[in-house]
Amino acid sequence: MADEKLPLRSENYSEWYNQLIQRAELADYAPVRGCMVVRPYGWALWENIQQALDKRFKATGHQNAAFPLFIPMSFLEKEKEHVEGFSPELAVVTIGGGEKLEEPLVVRPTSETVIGYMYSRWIKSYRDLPVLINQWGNVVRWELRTRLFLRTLEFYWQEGHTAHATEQEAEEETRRMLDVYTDFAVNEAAVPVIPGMKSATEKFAGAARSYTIEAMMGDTKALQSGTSHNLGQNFAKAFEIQFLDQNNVLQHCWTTSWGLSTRFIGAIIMTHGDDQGLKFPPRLAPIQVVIVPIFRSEEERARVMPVVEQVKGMLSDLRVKVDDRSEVTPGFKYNDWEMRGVPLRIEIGPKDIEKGSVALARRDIPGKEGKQFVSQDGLAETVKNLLEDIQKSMLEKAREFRDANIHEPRDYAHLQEIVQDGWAFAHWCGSSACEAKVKEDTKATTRCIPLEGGKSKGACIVCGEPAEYKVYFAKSY
RNA sequence: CGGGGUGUAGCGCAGUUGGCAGCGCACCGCGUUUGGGACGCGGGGGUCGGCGGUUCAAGUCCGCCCACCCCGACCA
Repeated sequence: MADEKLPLRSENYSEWYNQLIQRAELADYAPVRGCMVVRPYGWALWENIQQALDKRFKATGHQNAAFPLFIPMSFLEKEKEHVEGFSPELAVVTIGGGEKLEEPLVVRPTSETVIGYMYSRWIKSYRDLPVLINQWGNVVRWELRTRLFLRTLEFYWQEGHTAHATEQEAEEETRRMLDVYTDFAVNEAAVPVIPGMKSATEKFAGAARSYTIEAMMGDTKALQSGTSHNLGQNFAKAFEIQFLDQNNVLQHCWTTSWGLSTRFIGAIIMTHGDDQGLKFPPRLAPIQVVIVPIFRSEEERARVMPVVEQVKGMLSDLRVKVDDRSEVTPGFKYNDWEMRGVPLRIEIGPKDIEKGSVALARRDIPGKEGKQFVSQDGLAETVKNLLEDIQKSMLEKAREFRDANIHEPRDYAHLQEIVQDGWAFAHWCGSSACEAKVKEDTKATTRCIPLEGGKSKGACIVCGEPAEYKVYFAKSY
């Protein structure tokens, strides 16, 4: 790399973000504007995210399937709000095999419509319900302004699509999957999120209700990190997804959809990263432990390497990398792997061979305080405990940061001040006019009505009219 | 799509009044190094974003186009 140091987060947060992603080899810019290449290290992180989520989807009764990339244009047009929401950002194929197509094909921006069409063919009876399907795939949304991971023209995600016999079941499913996302974010990614409901203006185009998990990034901006929608009967009516109930009455289904994308990688980067670089939570880190062997001569090398291999063997149930590059110094490797976010580093040198020790350095505690010498005996246990401790500390640290940057405004002027660098938690009457005013005055939007602590009577912070609940206002990505 | 900026080696940049296309890092080879970002010597690498114009001569001057980045209006 040309420059050794990253830009400081405090000086230029977005430059820090962009450079870090490229230097750590998570992703690179593709030859097409707004598209990214996810590189092996970034994809390995995504695979770990996929595994953690997929396990939870299966445990809640879902199955995976795959639906087509192309959707007939007419499908999108069947749900009014849906097409209005998505038409400005559609990529449309008009030529195939050199011939102009009879009907243009949309590259899926999301799959409610094709899946709805298929469900209408598959569902006949209440006995067919519920249908619980998830798909891992890619979608395209023609965004004007793009950022690696946060907003790219094409992104990777999972989208769950379910159909139910009753409104209540659909709502339960929507909330269950929001809980799954919350559990994943908090316990796997160490990203403390606030689950809540989106306002009418912020909800998904075509949904009856949208839920979200909102996370605070290192610059205090909010990031919608996952969403779960109760689609009511909107898509069921548009695509005639109908079933005969126990009383032989034809009814429309109640459907849901929920998604989490590669954007979440952006959430991990910006929740945990520091001026030194990435900081990955141990549970999701592509490399959990890096071993740096240290030797000066061939003779020392011959003594050190067998122990390195032995230690690696002791940690065989972890994702361990031995950095045996001979062309760079240990000091370079320390900085390199810290930049790449590896949670724990083990150094093994001649002194350790003599003492039967190794040096351990925690990524989450910089410098000497994070470094300790421990015995090789029981190392597997020591490392396992340490990784768990790192996981826990990272969540704690992120939570403290978030809570320290959420404030309850005294009045509207105070709210305007708060959202310049933090989140405001305040009563809101529910009118979109008040939301719009805040947005116009401050660029901050309502993020969500939290499921916990949201219900509260008071006066709207904007207009003073009676309010039934409190919401978070913040600038967002 | 509006405002601003940048395009010269993989990356970061310099290039004077128009006159043989350079520097640092990275890369390759050899040697010395290695517990917090090593060093020496020797190498390889370029349609100067594209097209057109002015000129004996264009990286440099003029015109048009394109791409990317940043800031705004929209979004997982």
